[in-house]
Amino acid sequence: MTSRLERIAQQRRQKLDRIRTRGINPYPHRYHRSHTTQEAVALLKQEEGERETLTLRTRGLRDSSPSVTVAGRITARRNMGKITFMDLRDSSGKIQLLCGELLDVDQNQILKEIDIGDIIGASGRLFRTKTKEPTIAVSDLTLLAKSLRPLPEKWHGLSDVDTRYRQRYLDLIANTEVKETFQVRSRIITAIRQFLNQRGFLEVETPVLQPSAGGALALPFITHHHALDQDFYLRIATELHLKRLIIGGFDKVYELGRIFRNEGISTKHNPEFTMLESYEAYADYNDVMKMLEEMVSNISQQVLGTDKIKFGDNIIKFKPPWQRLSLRQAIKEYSGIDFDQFPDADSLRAEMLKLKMEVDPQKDRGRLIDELISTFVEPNLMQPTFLLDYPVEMSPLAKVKPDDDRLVERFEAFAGGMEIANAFTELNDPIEQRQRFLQQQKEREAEGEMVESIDEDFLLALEYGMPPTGGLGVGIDRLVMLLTNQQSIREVILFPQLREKT
RNA sequence: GGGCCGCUAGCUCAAUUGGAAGAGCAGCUGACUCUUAAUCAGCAGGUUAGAGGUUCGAGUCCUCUGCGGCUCACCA
Repeated sequence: MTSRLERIAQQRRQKLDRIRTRGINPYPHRYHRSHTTQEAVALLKQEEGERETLTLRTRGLRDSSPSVTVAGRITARRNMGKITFMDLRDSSGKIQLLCGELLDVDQNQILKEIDIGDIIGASGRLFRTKTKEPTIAVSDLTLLAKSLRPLPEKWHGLSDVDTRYRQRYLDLIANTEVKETFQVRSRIITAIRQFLNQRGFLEVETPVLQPSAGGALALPFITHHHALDQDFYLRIATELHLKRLIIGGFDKVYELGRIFRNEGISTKHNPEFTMLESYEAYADYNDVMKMLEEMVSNISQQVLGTDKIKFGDNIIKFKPPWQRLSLRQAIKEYSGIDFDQFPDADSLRAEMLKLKMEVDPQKDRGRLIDELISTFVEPNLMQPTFLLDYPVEMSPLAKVKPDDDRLVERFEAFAGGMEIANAFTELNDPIEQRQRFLQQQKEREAEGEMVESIDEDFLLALEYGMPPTGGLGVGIDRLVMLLTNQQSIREVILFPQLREKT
């Protein structure tokens, strides 16, 4: 495109040609390294420790210094006349290379053609320079892959968010803290698996392509299967299939998987995101609460070494027990509205209008209450908090409370001002479940929204009998945001959704 | 989808009221045997996101388009 970039690419292609002319393959098939850079530095320290006990402290290269072979990307180069220092980085860390008199004529020629960004392999003895930098005195140098494009700036890194997300590999090369975030993400997911496996949960995989998108109320993505000539939805939840497995006799199951919702994109929403759902037979939402607070606290402890974490300007303490607050109390406390006194949508809406809220007249009572939560309550829930006992009309898959059929046994967990989990004592009465689905359909029809067909296959399964069950859904991306102190979901998803650049 | 803000060299950023588009890094040439944001000397590098308009003159003002960020709406 622009001549500057073209010129650099052209210069590097010329270097490629010169390398090939000398009969050297700039993209060889394999290279065997003996150590990662981290292991090499550790080896040097170990060897120095032993040496110190034998003799007086000596530095610099000696015949007894251990030899290593490492490989990685060159991230810096400093020419000093007859010697050249380079920084070589691999996924474990970095080490300095010293190239000088130990290289033969051919390898000195290769050294001249090496740019920042190239992938190389290097062997030699470990030593420390007089500034004590762990260094390999390179005796053998191999080009493993020539880079044809310049890397982002070494000091400021890459900061343009558009480029960071579209070319995440550059972000990972230039910004080490980004790499760390995704390493922590991986450790969190491993820790979740360990926690659940230890408790006897079975990890399962259920379909992403579904004939009807159930288990949540969200706009699905639609795709088409050609051989079957049938439309399918990408799942918006794993709930209904996991319950089928509870019916099938797996008493504890979970799935960690990608969920797709065709809705707005924001700092807290990506169209595809990762959700943990778990179901435990013979448990209720109280058992699930205990498990969740323990799980998050354990994970934080295991991954970060503490259950007190910094999130923005706040310190969040995950140590159980978390605050438990009834939804009614919470809304009353933060907005002043007691929704029990407004049993229908109209009266509640009128009350909300008094608070100068802009209220959509289409919304039913459940959605109005939801709006009260997100406007007044959610932003205030910095410390981990369970909101308990939601109105039945906003929870068609949850079982009503034994003493109050207007409420269900459901909780949502909040931390850092975000919803991170949703759980309930699962409704297992097939007849009531059918009525709830029908009721929901009626309401959606009245609101003029798209009405999904009822998942008859799920109702059929329920009719065979599902044990009383506690179910849980956790937004993994938001949990990772909390534990990595990130304010945008795009910082914890490697390739967040962006509009295609034309 | 609405509102606000942004887009200048490969990267990070300047450019006074509308008055000659600049620096650092990266690159190229040269010097240098312990540097590490190496240093020193020199060179080169631009469709100012795109299109149109106002003006003697536009990176700067106006309109439209594209992409991004924040935010609102949407969101069990």
